[in-house]
Amino acid sequence: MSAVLRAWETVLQSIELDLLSGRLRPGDHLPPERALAAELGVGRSSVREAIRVLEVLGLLRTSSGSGPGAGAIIVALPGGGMSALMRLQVAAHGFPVADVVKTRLVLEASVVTELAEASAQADSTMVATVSLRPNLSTPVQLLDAMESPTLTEAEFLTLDAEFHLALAEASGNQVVTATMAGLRSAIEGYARAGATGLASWAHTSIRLRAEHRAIVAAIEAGDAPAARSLVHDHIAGYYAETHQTHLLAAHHTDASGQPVAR
Amino acid sequence: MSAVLRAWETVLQSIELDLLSGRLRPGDHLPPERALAAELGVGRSSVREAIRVLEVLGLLRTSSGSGPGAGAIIVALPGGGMSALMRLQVAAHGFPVADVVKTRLVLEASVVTELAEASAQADSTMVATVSLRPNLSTPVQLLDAMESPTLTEAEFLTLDAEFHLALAEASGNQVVTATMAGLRSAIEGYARAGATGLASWAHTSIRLRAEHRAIVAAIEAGDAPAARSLVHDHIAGYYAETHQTHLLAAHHTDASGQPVAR
DNA sequence: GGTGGGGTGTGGTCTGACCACATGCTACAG
DNA sequence: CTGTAGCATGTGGTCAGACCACACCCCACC
Repeated sequence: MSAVLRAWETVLQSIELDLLSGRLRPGDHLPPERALAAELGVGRSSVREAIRVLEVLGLLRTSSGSGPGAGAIIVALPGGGMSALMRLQVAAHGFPVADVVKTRLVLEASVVTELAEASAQADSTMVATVSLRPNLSTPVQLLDAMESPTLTEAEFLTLDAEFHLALAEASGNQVVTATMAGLRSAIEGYARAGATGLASWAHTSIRLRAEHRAIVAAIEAGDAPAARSLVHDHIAGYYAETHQTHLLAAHHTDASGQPVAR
Repeated sequence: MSAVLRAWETVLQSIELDLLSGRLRPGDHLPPERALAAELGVGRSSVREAIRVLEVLGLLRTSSGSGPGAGAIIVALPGGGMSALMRLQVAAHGFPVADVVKTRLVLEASVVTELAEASAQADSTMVATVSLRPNLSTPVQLLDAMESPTLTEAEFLTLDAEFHLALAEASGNQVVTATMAGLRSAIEGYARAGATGLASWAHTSIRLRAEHRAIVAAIEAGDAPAARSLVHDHIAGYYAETHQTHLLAAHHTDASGQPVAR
C-alpha cells in the first residue's frame, strides 16, 4: 500500500512525525514554507497543501507578516477541524440527521452525567483540595442571553447549540467536546430547518428555555439520573416535534453510561 | 468577521454550497481543476488546496488519467477524514488518552446496547418483514482471525481495534462509526504502547479473546445490560491494566488544553 | 529620546510549464 | 473486415518563479 507518497503527503508525514517525536509542540513555529520545501526536497506548493490540511484540521494557524505571531504555529485546538469535517460530511449527505441526533443523545447524556456526579462529589467532600465542581458559568451565561425576547429563531438556536457545546466543554472531555463542536453546525442546521414548521415558535422556545434551566438545576443538584433523563427528553422531544418521526422515542435507549432505571 | 475569504476558502465554500444545493452529489465528478479555477477566478493552486482539504476529509478522491474514474469524485465516505483528524490531533497532544478511553466507553456501550436490543427485537418478532437482526459476521470473522497463535502483539491489537470498529459499523449509526474510525488509530496507539509493559501478554490476550466472545454472545442473546457491562469492563480493564491509573473511575480531569501560542 | 520610514521575512496568490498516467481514437497491418 | 499498436488528449501532480500584502524590526532623522 501507499505505493509512492505524493509530495504533500510526505510533508504531512514529516510534520506528524515531528509532532509525535516531540520536535514540534503546541506553540512552536513551523519552519517557513520555503525552508520546509527545500529541506524536504519538494515544491513550495506541496508544502502549502499539507499546511492547508493541517490548518483546516485545526492543528495550526497561519498568519502573514513577520516576527513572532506570524508564520504557521501549532495550536491543536480541539474541534477546530472536526467542525469543518462534520459540516462538510453532512453537506455531502454523509450523515443522516437521525444518526446525528442519536449520537447527541449518547454523548450529551454522558456529559451531564459526569457533570452532575462531579457536582455531587464536590458537595460531599468538604475538602477543598481540588475544585471538582464543574464550572457552569458559560452555559448559564448563554441561558441568560437566550432570555432576551428580541431574539430571532436563528439567533436563539445558535445560542442553544452553543449552550450544549458549553456543557460538553465544562465536562472536560476534549474528545467529546471536539465531536460536539463538529456536530454543532449540523445540529443548528436541522434545528433551524425544523423550527420553520413549528406550530408556535414562542411556545416552543419557552419550553426549551425551561428545559435548559432544569438540566442545569439537575446538574448543580448532583442528580445525575434526572439530568440524564432531562437531556434525553429535551433533545429527543425537539427532534420528534420538528420531524414528526417518533422513531427516537420508540427504541428509547437511555443513551450511554450506566442504566438509568434498574 | 471573516474579513476577506482567502482564495482557497472561496473554492471550499463554493463546493460546499454545491453539495448543499444538490448540484453536487456523491458519485459526481468535480470539474477539472483548471476549469474550476477559471470559473471562480482563482489560481489553480488555490483550487488544489481546497481539493486537498476535501480529500483528506474523506469527501472526495482524486485520480490521474482520463475518462470516467479519473478526476475528483465526491465520495463522502464516513470516517475517512475523521481518522486523519483524530490521529493528528492525538499526535499534537490535543487529546488526552484518558478522554479517548472515556469516549470509547460511552460510545461502545451505546453501540452494543443498540445491537443487543435489535437482536432481542428480532427474536421476539417472528415476523420476517425486515431482518432486524444485526449482522455480526464481520466482527466474528475478526475474532476468528484473532485466535491464530502466530499473531504478534501489534497484529492482535490491530484486529482488536478493527473488531470494535466493526461493532460500531454493525450498529448502523454512521456518526458513531465515523468517530470510532477516527479514534481507531489513537486506540491502537495507546493499546500497543501499554502492551509492552504487561506482565504476561499471553495471559492478557487470552482474557481479551474471552471478553470479546462474551460481548458477542451477550449481543446475540439480546442481553443489553450484560453487553454494556462487559464492554465497559473490557475497555476500562485493559486501560487500567496497562496504565496503572484508575483515574477513569474518578473522571473529570479539568482540561485546560488551550495552547499558549502567541 | 521619540518618531517616521524603509528593509526584510513571512504567508497568499497567480502563472506557466512539465511530468505521469489512463483513456480513447485512429491508422495501420493482418 | 478485424484486431492491435501507437499516438492524441485530458486529467491530476508537481515545480519554479514571480509578485503582492502585511507585520515587524531597526535605524536614521528630527
